[in-house]
Formats: sequence, structure tokens, C-alpha cells
Amino acid sequence: MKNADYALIFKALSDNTRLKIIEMLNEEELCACDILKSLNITQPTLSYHMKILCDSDIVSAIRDGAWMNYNLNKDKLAILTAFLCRFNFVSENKKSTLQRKK
Amino acid sequence: MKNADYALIFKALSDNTRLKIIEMLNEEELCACDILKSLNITQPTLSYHMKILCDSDIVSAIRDGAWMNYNLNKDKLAILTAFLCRFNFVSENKKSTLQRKK
DNA sequence: CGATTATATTGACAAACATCTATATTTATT
DNA sequence: AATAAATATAGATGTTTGTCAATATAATCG
Repeated sequence: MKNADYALIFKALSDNTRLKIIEMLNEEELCACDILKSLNITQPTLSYHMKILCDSDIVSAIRDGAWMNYNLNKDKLAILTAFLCRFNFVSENKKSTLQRKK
Repeated sequence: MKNADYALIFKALSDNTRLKIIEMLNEEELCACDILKSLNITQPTLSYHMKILCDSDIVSAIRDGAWMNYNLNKDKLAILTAFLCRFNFVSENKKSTLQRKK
């Protein structure tokens, strides 16, 4: 994945409403109407947010008749976690300020 | 940390230019003028991005005379990583679609 | 002090975002 | 086929974002 792909995922996660949705989906698969009941937004707004989550591929949707069921894409979230892990350790060849200066 | 705090960090990470900066800072501490040389943006634009990174607390700044030196805040990034790790496993009591329906 | 260098702030602007209302589409049910 | 339920799309609108040019501020050096 390229930086732009990660940026897209981070953008999907950068909204309060969408974070709430992610947390709900972490508990169980849900259809749009279930999610809607828990949030103070209109149905078109939810539809808009679900599109963003699905476009970034951290949520997947499967149709079940009239219902749309949503799931967290754990694989994608694992990839994102791995990306962040790169920044959790001091790199081997990191130069100190003193070494660089003057 | 509340959801809104995580949303702010994710927003800081949701831009290509800022991801590049993060990657540079993961290698070594840098001053603004060093970062500027590597990016195709103007100095005020860089200043804008550094402010966003510092406000979200994933980057810290220390002044050294006329220079501003920037560092990754590894602790904050570790907290973010931990937050994401919550979504990497199937939760114990997750209900299947079949159990819920009908 | 005056000039230079590094960084920050301001104001402008186009593009993207989050939200709504109204309407369309899709599927199931009677 | 008509109705109802679930979801999607379109259009409007105020807000936020990323960018720049111009200017201000801060620190250094001669």
C-alpha cells in the first residue's frame, strides 16, 4: 500500500461519527438501520459515512435482501496497525541532533 | 483519551504531505528548513502542517535558536497503535448474523 | 543597529467535507 | 401490481481544509 492509501484510511477514521460506527462494528455485524438507531444523524448522512468507510476498505458490506450488513475488515485494520508500528521504535541509525549540527 | 482525541490524531495523519513528514521524522530529528527542502510546498504551508502535527501531539517541537527542531512523539503513536489493536481481534461475545436475525 | 535567516501569521480562495431535505431505487410482502 | 421498508442519490448549504503570496516576528551575526 502507498502513503495515499494510508491517508485515505486515516481520513475515514478522522471523524467522530465514523469512529463510533467502527466501535459498534467491532462488537457485532450490523445493518444500516441498526447503526442508524444509535446515532443522531439522518439516514442519508449515515449512508454517506458508510460509503466513506467502505471506500477505504476498513468496512465491508454485504447485501441481505433489503438490508445492508456491515463488518469491520480486520485484515485491513491489521495492515494499518502494522504501518503505525513502524513509528513505535527508535530507528537503528537515527542521528542525534549533536551529530548533525555544525 | 476520548474518541474525539483519536479523531484529531487520525485527521493529522490523513494527509499525504504530513505522512511524508512523519516518515522523515521517524529517521531523524529535523528542523523545518530541512523538511522543507524535501517537499514541494512553500514555507507557510509547511508551517501550517507542522502546527497540525504538533497540535495533535504526535510531533513535538523544541526551539534551538532560530531553528525549530521536530521529533516524533513515539509515546503518542504507541497509544494510537494500542487503540487500533482493539479492532484486530474478533471479540469474544460477537454475535453472528444468524443468531441475531428473525 | 542593520542585514540576514528561520519560522509564524494573515488573508484569500478553491476544493473537499458533513449535514440536511427531497427523491429515487431496490427488495420484500400482501 | 401496489405498498412498505431499507438504502442510495441528488442538490443545497455552511464549514473545514490545503495552498499560496504577502507580511510579521524572532534569532543570529557582522
